[in-house]
Amino acid sequence: MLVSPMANQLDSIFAALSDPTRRAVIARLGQGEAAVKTLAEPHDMALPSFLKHIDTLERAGLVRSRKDGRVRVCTLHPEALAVVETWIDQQKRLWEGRLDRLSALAEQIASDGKDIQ
Amino acid sequence: MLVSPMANQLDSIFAALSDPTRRAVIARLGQGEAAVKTLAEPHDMALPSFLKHIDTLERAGLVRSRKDGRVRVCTLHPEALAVVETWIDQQKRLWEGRLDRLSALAEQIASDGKDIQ
DNA sequence: GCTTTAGTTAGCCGAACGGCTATCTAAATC
DNA sequence: GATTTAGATAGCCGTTCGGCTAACTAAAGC
Repeated sequence: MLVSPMANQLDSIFAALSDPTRRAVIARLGQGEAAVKTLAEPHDMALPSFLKHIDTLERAGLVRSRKDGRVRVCTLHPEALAVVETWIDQQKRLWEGRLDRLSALAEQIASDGKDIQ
Repeated sequence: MLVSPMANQLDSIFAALSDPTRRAVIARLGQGEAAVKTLAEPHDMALPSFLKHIDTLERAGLVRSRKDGRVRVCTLHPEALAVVETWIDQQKRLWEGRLDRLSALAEQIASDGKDIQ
């Protein structure tokens, strides 16, 4: 069976965002691009460990990077966050649509009640 | 070092949302509460496996449940999704604030250029 | 050109994840 | 009261995750 590519994208984006180190990187990149070394400094962690986080963010499409000499410069790719927003908005529409139908039902019951009384 | 409780909440919420089965449960619960058995049916999976997903959703605060006889009825707790929205909004503010400062800088450079020429 | 620096690659380790079966409890039903 | 049903609990298993060290490459800097 084929899995929708959207599902995989949401999987990897949500998984990437579930780690505080990676969310901190995103917050930092929101203020402008930065080298891997610079990004790594606040995090008490060996560089190879930190690189795995950067790779996870890139694979999820949240971050992109280019090579500038021996320096890898990372930039935020905010469109990936928009994918999450879209999913949440869809859920809210489901939830709110349900509430609308519930209140319509309540009104109908109320007016039925009037008819009966 | 103490970790902010907020970070842990975001950790578990994002982790819970990174699985397609669990996102499907959330979408289903958006249309109204349901028993575990009902929720499990569309997912080709043994019940104990499915129960772990429900537990993950509950621990993240996305779902709540009550016991009705031998039936466990689950409801969506959408406030937890709002926590995610808030985080994304904060990131957007960072990103957009940066863009504002960039364009202000660009304007300043442009007018400096005029003065020089 | 030697040294430092930034990053990469490989591989190890323990914990957590996501599935399973087997078994048990307790409510509902006949 | 015997049987079915909904869920809970325990424990197994392979994979992924998040950390590490060691060793390598290649660009910069002196």
